[in-house]
This record gives sequence, structure tokens and C-alpha cells, in this order.
Amino acid sequence: MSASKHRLYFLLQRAAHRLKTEADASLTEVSGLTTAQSAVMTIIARRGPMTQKEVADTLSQRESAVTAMAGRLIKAGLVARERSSEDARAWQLTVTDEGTAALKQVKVAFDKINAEIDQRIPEKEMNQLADNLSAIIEAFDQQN
Amino acid sequence: MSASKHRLYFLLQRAAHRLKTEADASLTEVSGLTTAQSAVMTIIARRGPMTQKEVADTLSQRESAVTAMAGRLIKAGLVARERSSEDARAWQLTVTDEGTAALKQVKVAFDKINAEIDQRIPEKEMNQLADNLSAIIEAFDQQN
DNA sequence: TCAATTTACTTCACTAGTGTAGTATTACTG
DNA sequence: CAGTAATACTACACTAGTGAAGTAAATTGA
Repeated sequence: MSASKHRLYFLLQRAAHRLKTEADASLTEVSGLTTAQSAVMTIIARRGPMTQKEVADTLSQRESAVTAMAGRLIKAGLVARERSSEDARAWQLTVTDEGTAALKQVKVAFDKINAEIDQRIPEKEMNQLADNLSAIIEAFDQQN
Repeated sequence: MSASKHRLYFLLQRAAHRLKTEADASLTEVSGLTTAQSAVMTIIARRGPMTQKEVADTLSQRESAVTAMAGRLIKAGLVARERSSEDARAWQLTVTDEGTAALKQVKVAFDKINAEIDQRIPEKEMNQLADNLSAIIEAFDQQN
């Protein structure tokens, strides 16, 4: 059975949309963050100070999306930025203490979401699912 | 391996996002429609005249999202609506001739996208992938 | 070395969704 | 059958993204 027979595109979009909506509700309740915000913050926290371009590339997004997101996160006191010492055009983004605290709450909410997924998808199928999704990301990555 | 180890949530979101962006670019080129618009129109074309509530439920969306989308589609002349004869609150949405013509072009673009997916995901894994995505939709469906 | 090009970020208009609060209309119930 | 609750839609403020056009700094090449 091919992708078109399964209407795979719409299936994937609906699954992502339902999951996002549910995760957003759960996250805002416990941490005040959205999933999009916690994605950006997790990346910065993990890889240390990063430029907006690096964040954009990591998430396959445009710089303009990161400009807007950074603005909201800074306004909320979750992220800070200062000019790069090597490049006067670039910012260095870091997560604030307040941001780090919020990310700890996020983990609790995601544990719940992941538990729900684990309950519905057999463990032995999880690897293949992850591989298939990675293959889709790779297939449509800009760097081709 | 569990969902959290795979960071399945973010994997799914990124795959959906990359696919959507690519499909949108491809679709607007050949048909002038976005994927979101063609999703709504395909559903209406398939099931005949539908109320906005029915469209919203089918796509797991809010009525307010469909109000806005219907407004854009009507403005573009792709969809028409008239009051339901049974319920004075409800609209009946139909796809116009212009909309039907645009949907035919959409098919061409999606064939390309699906071919790309088929190339990256082994045929024998496709069924399981579709099942896993359906399971996620079901797990987080509002009607629970 | 300096003009042309590339890069990092910004701004703006747009699509597309959520969630809350509101208005009619319809359905239910005692 | 009248009052209440539910339903279908709308309006609005918000998040979150694209894509195009622009600025200033950095890089490149004759």
C-alpha cells in the first residue's frame, strides 16, 4: 500500500495537530509554556548559547519565525540575548533561571503525553515509527 | 525504546512541519491552494454539502477556525454557502466549479509528494506507520 | 583594497490555528 | 408550553509559522 492510498499526508498532519493541541493544553497548565516555546528553549538549554540562525536551522524554520519567538520569550523573561563578540550581526541566546525552572515543569507534562503514546504504540514498533518519521524529515529537508 | 527516548513528539511535529511546508509550496505553484484549504475542500467535495461544525469535527478543529477558513475560501470563490433549510443557524457548504477545477490540480502536486514518501518508506512498513498515526489520533481525540 | 556578495537579523502582510465570550436558534424538560 | 440548556456560528485577541523585501555587518575575489 502506497502513501496515497493511506492518505498519509493528512493522517500525519492530523496526528501532529491533535498531539500538539493536547500537549499545549497540558503544558500551559503546569508550566505556562507552549510546546513551541519549550522546543526552542530545550534546544538552547542543551546546546548552550546559540544564534537565531542556528535555532532556525535546528527546527527547520525561517529566521523571521525565530525573531518573533525570541521576542515573546524575552518579553516573558524566559530567554536572554546579547550581541555575539565575534559577529556584530548575531545574537547569543541563553535560557534564564526562570526559563530553566519552567522547563523542569515541562518535563512532567511531557512524561504524561509520552506515557499515553507508549500505551497506544507497541514498544517493538516504536523504532520503526521513529525511523519512518526521520526518513520523512530527511526526504524534505531544505539542505538537499 | 519508549516515546520519550525517541523524543517522538518533536520528531512527529518536525516531520509534519517539513512535509506541510514542502506540500504548500508545491500546491500553491500548481493550484493556488494551500494544503489546509485543499483538506477542507476535499472533505466537502467528498461528503456533499456540510455544515461548518461537521467540517470542524472531521478535522479535529474548532468552529472558529472553520468560520475563518470558510470566509477565505468563499472570498476566493472556491466554496459557496447557503443557510440550511432544517436549521436556521447552520450553513451548508459546497465546492464551486472553480474549486473543483483547483482540486484536480492539487492531485498532481500530491502525487509528487506521495511518490517522494513512497521512495523513503518501505512499502511493507507503510501499513504499520498508518496504524501508529491513527492510534495517536484516536488516543488524543476529544471524544474520549 | 574595495566593490560585490553573502549572511544575520528585522519588518510586514499573510495564513491558520486556539480559546473565550457572545448571539441566535433549536431542543429538552417539568 | 415556557424556561433552560445545548448547539451553530461569529468576533476577537492571541500564538506561530511562511515568504518577500530591507538593513547592517562580514566575507570574498579581481
